[in-house]
Amino acid sequence: MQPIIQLGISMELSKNYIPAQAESKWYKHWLDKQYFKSVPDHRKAFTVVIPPPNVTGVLHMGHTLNETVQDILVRKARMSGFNACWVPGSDHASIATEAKVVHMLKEKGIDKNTLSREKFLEHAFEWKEKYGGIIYSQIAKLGCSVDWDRTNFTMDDHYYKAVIKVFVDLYEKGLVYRGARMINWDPSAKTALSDEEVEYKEIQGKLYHVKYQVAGTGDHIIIATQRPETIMGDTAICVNPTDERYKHLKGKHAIVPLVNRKVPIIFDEYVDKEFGTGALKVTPAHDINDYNLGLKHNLEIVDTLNDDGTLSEAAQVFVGLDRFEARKKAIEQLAAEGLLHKEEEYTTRLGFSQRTNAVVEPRISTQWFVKMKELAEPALKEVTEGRIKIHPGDKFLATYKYWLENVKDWCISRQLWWGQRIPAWYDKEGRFVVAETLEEAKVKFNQQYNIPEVWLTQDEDVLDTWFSSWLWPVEVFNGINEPGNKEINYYYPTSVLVTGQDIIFFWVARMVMAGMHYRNERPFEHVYFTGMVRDKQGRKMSKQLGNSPDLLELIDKYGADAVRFGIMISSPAGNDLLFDEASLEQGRNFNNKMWNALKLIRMWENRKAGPGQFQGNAPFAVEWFESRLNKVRTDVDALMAQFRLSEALKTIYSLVWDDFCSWYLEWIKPGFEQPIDTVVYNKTVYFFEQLMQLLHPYMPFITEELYHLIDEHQDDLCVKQFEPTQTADKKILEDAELLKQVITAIREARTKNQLKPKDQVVLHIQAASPEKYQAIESILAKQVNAAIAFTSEGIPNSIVVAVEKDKFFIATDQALDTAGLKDELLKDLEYQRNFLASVMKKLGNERFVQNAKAEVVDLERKKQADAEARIKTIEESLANL
RNA sequence: GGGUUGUUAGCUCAGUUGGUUCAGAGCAUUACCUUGACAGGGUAGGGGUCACUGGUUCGAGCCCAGUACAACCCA
Repeated sequence: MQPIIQLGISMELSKNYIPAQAESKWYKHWLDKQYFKSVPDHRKAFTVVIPPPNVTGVLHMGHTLNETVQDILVRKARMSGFNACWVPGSDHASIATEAKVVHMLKEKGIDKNTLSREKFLEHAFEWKEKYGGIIYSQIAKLGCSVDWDRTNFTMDDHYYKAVIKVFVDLYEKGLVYRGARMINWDPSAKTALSDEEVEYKEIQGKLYHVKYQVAGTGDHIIIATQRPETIMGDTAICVNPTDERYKHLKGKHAIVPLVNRKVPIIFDEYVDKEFGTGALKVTPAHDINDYNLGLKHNLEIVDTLNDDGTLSEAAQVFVGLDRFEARKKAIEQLAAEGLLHKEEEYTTRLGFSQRTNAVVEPRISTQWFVKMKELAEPALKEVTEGRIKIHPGDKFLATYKYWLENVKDWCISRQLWWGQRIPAWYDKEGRFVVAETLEEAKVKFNQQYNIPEVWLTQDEDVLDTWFSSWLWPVEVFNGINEPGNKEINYYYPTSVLVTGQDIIFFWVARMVMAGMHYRNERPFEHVYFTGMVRDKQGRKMSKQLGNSPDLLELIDKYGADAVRFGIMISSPAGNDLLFDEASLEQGRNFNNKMWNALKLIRMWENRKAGPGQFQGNAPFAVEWFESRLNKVRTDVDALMAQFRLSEALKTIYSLVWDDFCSWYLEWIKPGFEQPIDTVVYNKTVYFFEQLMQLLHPYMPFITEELYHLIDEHQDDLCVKQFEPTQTADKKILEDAELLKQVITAIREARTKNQLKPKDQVVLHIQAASPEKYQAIESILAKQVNAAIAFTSEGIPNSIVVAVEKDKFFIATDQALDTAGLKDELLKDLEYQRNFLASVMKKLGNERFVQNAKAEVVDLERKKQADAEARIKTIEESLANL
């Protein structure tokens, strides 16, 4: 049976803190009170836009870290006089979502190709409702103080309109263009990808050496290739003009195997003589470098692949086979014809689609692009000139700079349905105009081509998701559609963006571009990059590995506060963190510690007496803790201002557990069934409330719960404003440190001499200024279970403890291990002498005394004095034994 | 190949302009404690040549150079 502590009239407090009930209760209360709702007012805005999780799944630990960091910053700002506004939302994740929806339909026996675009989009929106809902409920469970009325989705009507507007605008400015380029093709999703959506992995492949006949001779030339299935697309052979081996082939032609195409042998510096055989087959349709060679030498382009990665009619052979199947067949046939000279192992890097993991195919295709150079310049300046500050430090500055300085045009069209449909309108001859609506398109077409009545069809493709999310900080406040509106003017630029370092190019850099272009102002003042969350083995958490724990299960098991605590305590700014449930356990234990402190304090409620009924040295304890609290509050403010959230949390944790629970509460704790002074009680309640407030941004639920349990409150911690910090009294902080030191030293001596905690002893204090100890006499007596006496000379046959210049004699009836005590003292003596020697060496060094700062030298002098005094004390103690 | 960042206790990590007895925290571990808030706890311990080699300095975990190993980003 769990012991239940009875309090007051009707309150019972369970043995341990139970998070679930408190969490749902308080989140609902905060919502009912509309604490998270923000409307522009006279206060300064603190704005944060959530990095929209995409609607394909659920929150993983990376999101959890991210959302927690944002909530901490937002709550802290809300409690510090700011009008805090945190905008939630999600993005439509074009490729990933479409793939999921297609898959889902397939399972229902529906083929996407049999559906109309409209019908498919209905299914996609259904999907969005379901999964978007899951994500939002997780954000709520975590306690995030987002303004739900501001929830945005990148496919919302206003957002859709804004994206289209921007596309048209950039087209008219010449910053968006359409053209045939070599792009990255995802044969699984059957769409183009941007460069950033391709992930390169090193894999073990093979290099095939293939013989090509030289036309009109019995000679042949050997070409090394990784991709024999592209041979049918070869339109030239290329060698280096300085390569002696091939000089004689000038003006000759080669015969492409399998298809017997006659192609020229060309000469270009591009070819690396050392690689393979020094001869290169040129396949302009399927390799970016070959493509460039093709342009230069005016080569024919033979595209031998279909959009799904199978071989096309143009390949002549293996038509309809998948590219990897075709590779096998090609090798077999080349071998059969005696054209396969040899195979060798070869390590190469292959591009994979970030979304479907399919091997990406370089392909020439007509797509839409954004010209990046012009947009990149202001985005770069904003960061290099320090208007946007990146945290932590400059760790990611170099990465950001490099990308922007070497930026390439951005392929934004995707051959999908789920997304904003490109507002380009074509006539039957392929002529087109770009306009927001069909009506406008018709007008434009007439103006441009002088054709009054024309049948126009809209581009089939949609835009890259990032082409919508780069507008996020602007359009969540309707800043594209209504550039001068009150909200955008009030909330923009946002205060801080918190995101993962992995989307620095995809998103962060592009948001700066869009922000600069459309608002002529940075989209955020600070960017805080969190690290990646990895599992215990250091692997990145991913759906594929299945190594990301389920957030809701974790919250069920430990409580949301503990999850927040656990992920923050192990999360130094910007560094990766290895996720381990042990840190959540630490968070849960912390909850419990605070819960029990509450129980203790509440137990005293009915024992109040006074004022003036002090138990011993309670005033000292109260004064000390007041100073300690102020000191930590100052430190925490400084740490948080530097985004050192993990350290700030550690500082608060230690304040609560060590200073408040382990020291302060013990110091003021009245004896068994003794009263507590009203003033001390009230102060203690006040301290507890202050601690809860300080911790609230990190652990909102338990702090709110305890704030209301410690005392009756009409207000809520969630919106309670921080009081200004007072300066701490240094003197009392030092005195308390000395007291702690003395207590620990005496306890240590007790343990070493096997004195049981229950055995009371007499402690004789021999101090230079005894009044210092008189002020804390009862605390000391209680903490080391001793009766205190003051003495001016040594007490024989006692255990001697020396702290700084003071000596403490523990008198007891127990037999003492004098030999052991002597050993200890001798050891200490030796250490002190060595220490003194090193200090003296420093002070004896003229250059030190001259060059070092005066404070540092003074400090060394103090060390010398302390060490000398201590040596003297130890020597006296030894003599006393 | 180019770039960035790491290497500190058994494990995961702090260590803020180089200067206290500075070598720290959590977890793990050892001994003792069935003390009236808390065993998810208390008290007291043990545990590290701060990767290696040089350099700068009166003084280096911290600054510089090189080496080894690891991770990430870009080609």
